[in-house]
Amino acid sequence: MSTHRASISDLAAQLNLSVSTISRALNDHPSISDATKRRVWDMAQQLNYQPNQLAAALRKGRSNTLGVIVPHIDGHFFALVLKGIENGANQAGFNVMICQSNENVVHEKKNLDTLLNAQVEGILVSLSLTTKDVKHFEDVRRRDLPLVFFDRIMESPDVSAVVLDDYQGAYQAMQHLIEQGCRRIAHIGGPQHLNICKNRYRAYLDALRDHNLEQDASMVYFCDLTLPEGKVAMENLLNQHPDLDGVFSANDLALAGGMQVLRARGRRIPQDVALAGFSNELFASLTEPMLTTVDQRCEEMGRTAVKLLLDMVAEQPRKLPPRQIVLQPELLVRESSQRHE
Amino acid sequence: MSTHRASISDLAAQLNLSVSTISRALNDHPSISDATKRRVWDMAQQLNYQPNQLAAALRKGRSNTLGVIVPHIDGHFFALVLKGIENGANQAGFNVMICQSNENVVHEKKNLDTLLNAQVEGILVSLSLTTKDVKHFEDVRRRDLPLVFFDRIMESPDVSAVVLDDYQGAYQAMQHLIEQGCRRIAHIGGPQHLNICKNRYRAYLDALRDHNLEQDASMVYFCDLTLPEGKVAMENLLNQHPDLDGVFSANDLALAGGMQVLRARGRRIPQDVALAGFSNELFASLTEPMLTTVDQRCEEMGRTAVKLLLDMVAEQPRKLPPRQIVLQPELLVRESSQRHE
DNA sequence: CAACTTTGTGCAAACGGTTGCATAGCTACC
DNA sequence: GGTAGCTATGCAACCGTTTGCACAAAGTTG
Repeated sequence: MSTHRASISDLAAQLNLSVSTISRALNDHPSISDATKRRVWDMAQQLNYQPNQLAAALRKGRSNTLGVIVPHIDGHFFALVLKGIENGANQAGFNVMICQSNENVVHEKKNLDTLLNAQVEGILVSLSLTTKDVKHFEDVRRRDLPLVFFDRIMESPDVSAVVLDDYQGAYQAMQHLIEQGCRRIAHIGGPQHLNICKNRYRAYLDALRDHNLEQDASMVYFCDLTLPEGKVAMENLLNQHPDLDGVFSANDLALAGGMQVLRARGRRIPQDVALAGFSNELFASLTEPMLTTVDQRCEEMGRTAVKLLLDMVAEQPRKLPPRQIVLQPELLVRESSQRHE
Repeated sequence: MSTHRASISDLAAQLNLSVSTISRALNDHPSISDATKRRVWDMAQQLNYQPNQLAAALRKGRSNTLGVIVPHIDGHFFALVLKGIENGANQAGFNVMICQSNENVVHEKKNLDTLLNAQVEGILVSLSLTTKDVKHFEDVRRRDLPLVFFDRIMESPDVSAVVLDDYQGAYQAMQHLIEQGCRRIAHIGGPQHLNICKNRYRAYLDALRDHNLEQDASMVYFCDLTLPEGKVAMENLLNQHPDLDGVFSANDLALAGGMQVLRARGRRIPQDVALAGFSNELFASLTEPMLTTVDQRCEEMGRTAVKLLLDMVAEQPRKLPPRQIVLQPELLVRESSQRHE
């Protein structure tokens, strides 16, 4: 039969029915008789009919597709969130288009255009590192298109978002370090225009203050939280404060770098220096010692974000007020910080 | 102004031109005068016109979308391949729809239907663990739709595919272990119906034979290559062969599990037992000691696969013969196997 | 200046479905 | 037996673009 795909009108021709009847039969419309429906379904099977979603989407003005923009697709965190998003969307019968901004605002704008042209019904976004203003998202709101931010968000009360309670997680990690006896705790922090990094830093400061420990700006090193930058951070911190006895890092990767430096300098972990990270990367339980870290509920974040978005998509007169959902993190205590039973 | 998106006919009305002229002007068709084009472009700008890709796709029979089916989206390997795919596709002006089979054939079939309904112009697939027969892909070929397998493929000369030379990589790893003085090398293997695992096992056997080392079935343990299964594997191997002095694992994760067992039993790595894995997972350079492993050229695999697919999409009378592309892996020697300078 | 070409534009039919409205054939009721 | 109501189906417009063809106006040629 070559390459031609059976269409609704092929079915109509075969059965001597009109296309509208076929369409209704396929959609199980109540005003079509059971007998006819059966005939149509059988013929559909026989001709291996597959509906053309594009045509339906065009007519209905509903593409059944959601768009996602993430900074990058590799890396444990986003991969897991995407898994949650994809599963959630599929269950609701939606397809997902995924774009990477590569941590680049220009890309992010382009991605946005792409998704808008593809007529997606809603968009999920986690901002790139270099996104400082968010004018490009105005377009989306003008179109009245549902939009949900997750993890890296623009802080504003009139957008919907799903985030982790980074402050809470960081505070717990700090409290734990202090309970383990740490008194001179350093912090490896990330870019402060990102809500997540800012909140982790804020919790670090607050925990120190609440426990009457000194806050010292030179005990904090800000960087982009890569592995090599973690090394540099630790070198710097150790040089200025040879006597530090604990480190709280805004992510696991930088901490892994820092740990290599500590080991090279002969510090015992956790006896001399106790460590806590953030993210619960896969490798955090494979290092020696295993890293204490904060789990970010990645898949749950994805599922929650997509659920929120789908609620907004379904709500026809778009009157739903923006919602912010905050997920609670979980502190995972492992060898890198546990000093006594 | 509300929610209405400007369409081509809005432009036509504004400018007192026909929709066909607008369409041609927007597409820079040669038979439209420059003056008219400029007027149209200006008006498009002014009304913030964005083309409806769905309508164009329907009319042209070209959706500008590619489909990808992967076993899962988390995990370093697939994430990186996807990055390569997404970047390559975007550069060529294509969108990408990503589906996860969750290592489940039934899901895989459903994904396939989804992508076909969405009218993708080509499909990239890496098979799920539970896919043993591939009849469901017949449909794709009947439709004459470009199809490229990558990494986990169906072995058949008449499909296009991009794979790593797993045999070569595994053989190099084995040769390296042997050069380091290992004589009793065990193997942790994966499901043998997967081409990749089969080839790694074959290389293990061949390397032993080529170096006149004994092949012993009890030195091989097959499992699904997860972390806990790696532990079980190593327990078993050690119990039967307390004197083994090397391990080659079909992936890094199982090896990481195995390494924990070895350490618990007091074996020194690499002095007592030298280790080599496969995949170059992120964590492989974060463990203590760092793991020797084989890099899979993930991003390159993605870029290559999508390039091949796009070539097939472009080739109009679909006469391109199926092509198999084999990428060369790279052995990364690290602490877990390096016994002397 | 007739005939022919070129240039720029419009008409209308696709693409493959969905859907409001009309209608034909029955049944049922008073 | 006339009217109302219900059931099952068809007609035709529509979604937003693309594109083959027709055609008017202007330019070119002999």
